[in-house]
Amino acid sequence: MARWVLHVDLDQFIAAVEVLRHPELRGRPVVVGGDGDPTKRGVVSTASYEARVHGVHSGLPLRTAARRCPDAVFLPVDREVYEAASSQFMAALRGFDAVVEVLGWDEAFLAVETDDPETTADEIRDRIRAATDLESTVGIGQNKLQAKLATGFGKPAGVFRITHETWFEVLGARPTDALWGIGAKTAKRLKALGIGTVGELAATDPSALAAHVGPTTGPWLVRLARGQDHSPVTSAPYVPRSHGRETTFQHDLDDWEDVRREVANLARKVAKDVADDGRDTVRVIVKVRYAPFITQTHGRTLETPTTEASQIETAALAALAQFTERRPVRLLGVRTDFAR
DNA sequence: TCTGGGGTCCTAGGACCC
DNA sequence: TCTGGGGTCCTAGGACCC
Repeated sequence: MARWVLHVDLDQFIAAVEVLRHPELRGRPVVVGGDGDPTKRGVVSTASYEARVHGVHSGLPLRTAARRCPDAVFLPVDREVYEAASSQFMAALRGFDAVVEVLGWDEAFLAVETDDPETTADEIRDRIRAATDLESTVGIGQNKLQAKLATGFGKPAGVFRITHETWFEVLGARPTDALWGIGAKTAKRLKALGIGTVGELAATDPSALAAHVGPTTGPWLVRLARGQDHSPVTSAPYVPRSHGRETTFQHDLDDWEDVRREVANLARKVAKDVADDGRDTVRVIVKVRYAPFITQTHGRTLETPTTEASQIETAALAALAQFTERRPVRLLGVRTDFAR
């Protein structure tokens, strides 16, 4: 029997969960994001397919979404409900004889031994539907990269397979940002080097590219473009490297006293997350986003690692003291790193 | 298009040491 | 005196993903 990697992804997850709680919304454009008020600062978490037709997608500012699709129903993000749905989904996946690697609320990899992965994929989709009432798509590959990209071609509610054999036929002519890990910035950089497609990137000399984008990134990009990925599917429990909290204010903060107070608030919230985690933090980093959208960070390494809220708060305020600009503040964040 | 919040990983540059 | 070269650690910033 052959080894296959299956990537399972719930279709329009957050919007679909909202439709389950509000059946009257089925078939309508639904947009979930922020606190549900499209006149406020915030972005779209997930849009239903009916809203996507109007150009509404994840990451789009809510105000823009409202302009593009005035008839859409706007709903606030409700983490707890999505987490509950996600747990049901993962439980259904763990019912299979496979290693399951969780990738997010609505995604997972499964490593399976079979000569008929499409049949396994259909069984997975059936069991997810039975357990959650949600539709899903399954990508099949010989590694995680192939499986992950295959999902995009199977959506919605389908199954698609990509192998070493078919990799270039499916992806060779696509722009480089079709790959998992290449975004708009890297695609533009590559374009400036005369590399526009996955096929062209695959034919590039890794060490030549390293000279432009760094010793690790260069060869990695070429491996991506060739559909190569040796990373294992692992069920090892997720161990966070950091915890953080950040807030974008509805109205920019002008008074630095308010800034100090908000940073202290965020630090106490993060400290609670650290205490719940039970591992010592070694460094506290403060992020300030000034209007219009200029972001800076400064950190403070702790003399002794701690889970103590008062020490984390003191370190956050010390990090904040390193900021000298006094322009209006749009966002504040506090993050703590664990020892590596 | 006035651009969230939770993360991860990589790179560049400076400090410091031998 | 006006200046090497290699290695490592730390910090800030950037890119990406869900």
